[in-house]
Amino acid sequence: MDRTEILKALAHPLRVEFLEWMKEPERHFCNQAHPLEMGICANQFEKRCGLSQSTVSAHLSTLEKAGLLTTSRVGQWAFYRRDEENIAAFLKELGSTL
Amino acid sequence: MDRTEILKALAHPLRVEFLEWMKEPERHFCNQAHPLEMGICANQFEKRCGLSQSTVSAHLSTLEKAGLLTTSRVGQWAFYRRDEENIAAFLKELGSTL
DNA sequence: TCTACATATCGAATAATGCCGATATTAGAT
DNA sequence: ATCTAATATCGGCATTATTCGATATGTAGA
Repeated sequence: MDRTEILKALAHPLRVEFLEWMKEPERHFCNQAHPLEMGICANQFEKRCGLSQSTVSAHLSTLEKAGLLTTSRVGQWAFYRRDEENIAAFLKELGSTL
Repeated sequence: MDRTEILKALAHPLRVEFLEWMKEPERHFCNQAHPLEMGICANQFEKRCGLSQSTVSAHLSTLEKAGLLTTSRVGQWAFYRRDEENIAAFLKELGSTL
């Protein structure tokens, strides 16, 4: 929604990677215990990037607050999905204003 | 050239504004002493945003290092231009990877 | 050459980010 | 109720970003 907040969220390469990984879940998260249709489980990002749990949680939170991801809690897990609508809207807006 | 560097450059709202202003020079820099075809003189940004000369110079430098602007010095002045090729290439790449 | 002007760079202060380990929160299982 | 597991939040520290004034550099004109 807020262009500046989105651009700040994208200013960290790891967060951009998260979004890229999520474009091809079957490729990058094939070892997930839960079905990929539920979204990507937070712990998957930890395993994949090697940073601490709290750091990864903060990055995911940044992406969510920017509107690029949505969260849904199922049991003790947090599943994240790309918000394709907002992503597309942002790209469109950036393309026209930049 | 480097996507991360460009995204970092765009993470500051003022720098995005600089790029936007430069899309319509006749609208935002109509009081420039030099012809707009030469580019936008560095001091124009100062006047328009109210920040100090050194700060504005640093912002312009950031945009230039990221490849979003080009500089040309004419006499004692520095003229900046949008690098439309790089901007378009970045937008295209971002659209396909994001 | 000396002076004035435009811009870049330096040094320092403050704010914001990124990272971690530790703790809190919440859910599921025993 | 207790224990375990997953995630979020907190406190602290290191790094980076932002801003300024002061200084350096480089150009133009008297």
